[in-house]
Formats: sequence, C-alpha cells, structure tokens
Amino acid sequence: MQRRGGGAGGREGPGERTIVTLEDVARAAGVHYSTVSRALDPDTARQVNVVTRKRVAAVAKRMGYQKDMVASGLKRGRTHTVAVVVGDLGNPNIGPLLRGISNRLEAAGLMPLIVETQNDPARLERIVNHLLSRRVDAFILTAARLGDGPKLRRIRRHGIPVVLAVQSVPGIRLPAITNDDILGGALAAQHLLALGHRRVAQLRGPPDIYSCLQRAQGFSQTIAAAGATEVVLRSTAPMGTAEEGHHLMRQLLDSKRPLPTGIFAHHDLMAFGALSAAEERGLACPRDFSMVGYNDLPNVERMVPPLTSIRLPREELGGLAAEVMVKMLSSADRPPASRKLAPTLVVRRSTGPPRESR
Amino acid sequence: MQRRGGGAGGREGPGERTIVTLEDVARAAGVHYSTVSRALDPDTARQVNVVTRKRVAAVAKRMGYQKDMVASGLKRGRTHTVAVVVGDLGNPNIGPLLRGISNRLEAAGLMPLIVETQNDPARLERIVNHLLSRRVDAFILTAARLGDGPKLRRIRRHGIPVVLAVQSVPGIRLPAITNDDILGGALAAQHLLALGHRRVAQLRGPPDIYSCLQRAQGFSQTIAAAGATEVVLRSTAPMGTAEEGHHLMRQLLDSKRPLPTGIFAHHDLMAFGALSAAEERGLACPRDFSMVGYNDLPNVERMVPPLTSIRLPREELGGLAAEVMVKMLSSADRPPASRKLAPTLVVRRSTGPPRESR
DNA sequence: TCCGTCGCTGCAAACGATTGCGGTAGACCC
DNA sequence: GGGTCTACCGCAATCGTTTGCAGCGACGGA
Repeated sequence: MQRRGGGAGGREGPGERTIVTLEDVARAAGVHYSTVSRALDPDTARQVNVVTRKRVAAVAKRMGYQKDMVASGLKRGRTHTVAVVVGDLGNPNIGPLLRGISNRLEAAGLMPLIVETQNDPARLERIVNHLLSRRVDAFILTAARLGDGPKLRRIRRHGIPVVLAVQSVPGIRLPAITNDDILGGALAAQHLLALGHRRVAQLRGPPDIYSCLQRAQGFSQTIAAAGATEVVLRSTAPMGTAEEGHHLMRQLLDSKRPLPTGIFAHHDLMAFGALSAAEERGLACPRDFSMVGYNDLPNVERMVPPLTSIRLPREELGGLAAEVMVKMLSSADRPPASRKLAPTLVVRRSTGPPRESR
Repeated sequence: MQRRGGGAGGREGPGERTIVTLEDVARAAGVHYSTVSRALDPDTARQVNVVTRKRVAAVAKRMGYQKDMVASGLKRGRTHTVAVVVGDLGNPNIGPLLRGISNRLEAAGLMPLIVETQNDPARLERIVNHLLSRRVDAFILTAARLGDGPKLRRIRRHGIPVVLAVQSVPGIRLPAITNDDILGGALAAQHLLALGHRRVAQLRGPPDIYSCLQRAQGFSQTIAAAGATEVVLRSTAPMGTAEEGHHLMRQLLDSKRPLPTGIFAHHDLMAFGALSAAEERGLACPRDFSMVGYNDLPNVERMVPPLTSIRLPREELGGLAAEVMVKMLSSADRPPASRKLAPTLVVRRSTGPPRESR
C-alpha cells in the first residue's frame, strides 16, 4: 500500500521516502522480526544471545533503521509525549520555562508538545480534547486561572497525570510547582519598608490569577505588620499590561489623598505603564516615588529607570515541573507534593528612600 | 491487554482511563466498525446512509468517542504533526513567530511539535532523527546557519517537506520565508544618510548567519552608493549579544580615526551593549552619535534612549511559513517559491542629525 | 536413558483505525 | 420476470511494533 512516498518537497534525487521496518532488518539479519525488536530494546536485549544481538544491531545501524514511534505508541499506549499548555507564547517569561521543561523531559526520553491557549477558555477545552486524541502521556499546565477548577478536574478524570506550573488553583488536588508569590510580595514590601516608606500603594494584577492574589497577600501582610498604610488598586483586565498599569496609576493620581511614596506593581509592564502615567503629571521615579515591579523581564535593567523587580527562577521551575512529571509517569505512587520556589529581589534604580526623609 | 490504566495522577474517583474505540461505538450503534469509521470521517461520510450516519454520530458523541490519532497516523502514514525547530526558546523574537505558525497550522488540522536545538549542531542532528522516528509530516526550520547546507540536504533526502523560516541558506533549493534583510540594512542606511550622516559604522552579527550578511550588504551598498564612508566591525561570536556589541564598540572607540556619527548594529542587544561601551567613555547617544538597531525587541521603546530599530513582521512570517507548508502537504506540485517580507524602520530617539551639522 | 531446566528464538495475536473489495437488497428498465 | 445498476454496509487485510506463549536444542542430574 502506501509506502509513504514523500510527495511534495523532494525533487531531485531518489527522494522517495522508504521506511526501514523491523521486518526489513530481520530479513537482512536472518532472524525473525520479533527478535530484532527484542535485540534493539534495551529492556529486552538480554533475552537475545549476545552474538545475534550484535549482528542485529549492526545490520539495523547499517540499514538506518529507526523505530517507528507511532506504531510503538499504538502498541504500548505510551507516546512519550507530554502536552505543555501555555497561555501566551509571546510572553517573554515563557521561553526559559519551556527550555527548563524541554531539557528535563528530553533527558527522560519524552518530548513536549507545546500548545498555546491564547488565554481563551474555549480554546483550552478544544485543545485538551485534541491532545487526548493524540494520546499524550501527561499534561503540564502553565496558565491555570481561578475559574479553571472544573476543567482541571475533568482532565484529571481521564486518568492522565497532570501537573500545574507557575499558576496554581487553590482547592484542587494536583501537584503544582509555583513561585512563592507570597514571599515575592513580602520581599517587595520589606524592601520599601527598609527604605523608610510608610505610605505605599499596590497595583494589582488580574483577580483570577492566583499568583497575583498571593503577591497581594504577601505584600499587604508585611505592610500591615509594620503598621504602614496601604492603598490597593484593583485591575479588572485579564492581563497585567502596561495600559492597565497606566490606568491604575491614573486612578491613584486622581484620588484626593497624597501620593504614596512606594508603589508595588504586580507586573513589570504594569510598572512601566504606571511610570509613564506619572511622568505625564510631571512626577519622576525615584525622585517622587519608588516603584517595585514583578517578573524581572529581560532587559529591564536597560530601561529608564532601571526597575527594581522580583526575579523568578523560570528555567528551574520548568525543570522541576518536568521532573515531577517524569516521576509521576515512572512510578504509580501517590502524586508527589507541590513545591514553591523562592523568588529574589533585584534592587535597581527605581527605588530609594522617600522624599520626605531626604 | 493493557487498557491504558491511568496509573499515577488519578486518585479519587473512577479515574481509570478507558478508551472508547470504533468497535465500542459500533456495538452500541448496531453497525460494523468500518461503518463507524466512514460515518465519522467527513471525507467518507457520504458513503453511509444519512440516518445511520446520524445515529452513529449521536452514539459516538454520547460515548465520548475520540479518534485515536496514533492509530490513524500509523495506518495513514500521516501524523498531522509538523516539527518546528527553533534555535533558542529564550529569544524574544521567537514567541510571535511560533504563534503565527501555530495558528496557521491549527487551521489546517496540523499541530506543531516545537523543539529547541540550543544552537548546537549535534543536537540538531539528534533531534531531526528523533522527529523522523516520530513520523512528523514536515519540518519548519527557523535557525539555519550557513554551514547547515549538508544537513538540510540530508533532511530533504528523506522526502519530507521542509521550509526554512527567518533564516535561509544560499544555494539550497528549499522554500524559504525570510525577512528582506537587504532592505532592512538599506532602510537603516537611508535613515542615517537622510539625517546627514557621512561617516558611519556597522557592527556586524555572526558571520554564519545569512540574514546578517544580507543586512550588511544592504547597508553597505546604500552607504557606498551615496558616497559616504563606512567602517565595518566584524563579530566572531555565534550570537549577537550585548557583550559582543560592547566589545565591537570598544574596538571602534580605540581606533585612531574619529568616531563615526552614525552606527548600525545588527541586533538591538548589540546596540545596547555598544551604547554602554560609549557611555563608559563619556559619550552619549544621540548627542555624540546615532544608533540604529535591528529586530525591534519588545519594550525597546522604553529603554534609554528609545532605540531606532528595524521591525520585522514576525507573526506574519510564521503564518506565511506555515501557509507554505500546508500547501506543500496538500498538493504534490513543485514546491512553492520563497518569499521575502519587508521590514519597516521605526524611528525613535537614538537617531538624529550628526553633531557637526547642528 | 530420560526428564527437567534453561537460553534462545519464532509464532501470532494484539493495539485502533483505514479502505479495497465483495455482497446484498432494492430500484429500475426492458 | 430477469438483468443491471446503485446505495449501502460488512469483511478482512494492513500499518509497524510489542509480547505472551510455545518450541527447540543443549545440558545436567538422576
């Protein structure tokens, strides 16, 4: 039947794509193809005599045999593929995360199948079904939102291992590898407090992102514990963008009370949006107020002002999520525990002592 | 045999992963499973009576049937998967490109399998073999370097459609969707010339990246045609980094001749590295010289100074590459022609008239 | 010598979907 | 009424690999 002729693409040359199968190798080596299968699989290789094994291996190599992972997947029910669902491929945070995941999975003989939901719940639904139909072995979900609980439960009901990365959802019993965003918020607060700020503001990210709630919690707790006063601006947008930061900062500037001296934005982009809103009113950072961002975007040190921000261990987080996934796939024990990774504060020039104290 | 028990991951609940097959649906609908197959495939659905077809569809839906793409792939020799090979997932240019590819492929029922070579030729070799073993339908390669010719030919020899994106290799007969980097270089040159610059410099990117050669060519030609003088600094690093820009700028500053008034860097990061090298000598941009970058990295407008740069249509390019791929897969005609996409110049504050003319 | 064991290999049935071919029943024509 | 045609559906082989089972020598012990 179809010999998988290359069709398009190959022009000059013999080009016709011919697949070397176990049977071809077997014929050439003078054994049954089941023997070839055994000889080539490290797990079963010791079942076959060492001299035939070597001969088979040599013939296979000479003929350029490559196991057909599709057929193998069908037979074994394992495709050695892990679906990695991300919200937005354009997000600069996502690259290092994916690299961490890829590297760790590759070491375990797995391959990530990366798909983007574009933060559209309907797409997520479709995509998950598609991936199930492709028989992926597991899911790594990196963009869960608070409302996704039911969806996550539905995926889990398929009996496929799932781990959450970066974003978690409270109340759901799935292993989650996340940043310690409470700590992140606390670090921002401590930094501002240590500089002497007593009136601070917080520009919150999307309310359905759990890590933003955590950032808020860590920040507010620390501020409150120090007896300082805080004003909170809540975003309603689905993403922490510069526009949203601009918008919230405008609200802050338009309010009657005096401008807080220290501001914590849930995202670097929001921070920059806020900075431009302030500049429009003739205010400068860090002269008139300090600003702490979150995420430590690439090249943020080259911006003006160089932004003090919270740095997250992205690649490490990805690697760890993959690590957990690999464990789940290899042993059927109870799922491993969740982990939180500590972020760090990177101090740059957008923060300083409050004006009053100078 | 194995019923694909979920093993790890599913705890509470029935969890056991059971696959609904054609046969299950057939039994429930009272027909042969081949009929179910035909009824559910739009291409063959008209072969089955409309009432049975509807009944089968209803039963399939009720039972939650999902075609097993693995089995289908084995039988049809088409996995509906396209390998997308990128050099560096951390590169901020890559996100939009991938989104463009993903969206277009998805519309055609294909799925990208994204892998990263980390710019390591040995890895590329391994990865390609692995992907062939997974029976991907095609390749989109986004990080080809000049020395990759033989490797590309080897891939093509497998008879699988290949398109190059972003990076091309001269002399190889593969469809390539690239930026018009000659034009990009020319735009940079025209901009500097129009501002009145007559002594310019060029900080070149890696010599084995074709698009850098093109940028160089477009720039130098335009400069020469205007009778202006140019000095060229050549990088030997494999990537256009800030460090490399810093290094080249140092060379320029250390040379005996007067500093050129206009500088073109082959990458925004190189431009920033160069700017910091200049600042170390007390020189400021655009006061003492103008700087044009390339790639228009995200947030580059927030940097200091906001960088004049060449913007590339990344997402569009990705979509076009996928488009070409889809065409190649659907019709066995001769491969479609290559395409070049025009970049645009984005003028910001890092360029201005030369000092002498003020 | 005979039986049990062990090491190696072949046999054949899966995995789930696709598809050429043939069969059956009804419609239709002559 | 017989023949032909069409529409529909079932049969079974097939994609390439995996794997339980059985066969078959050789060998050792009784």
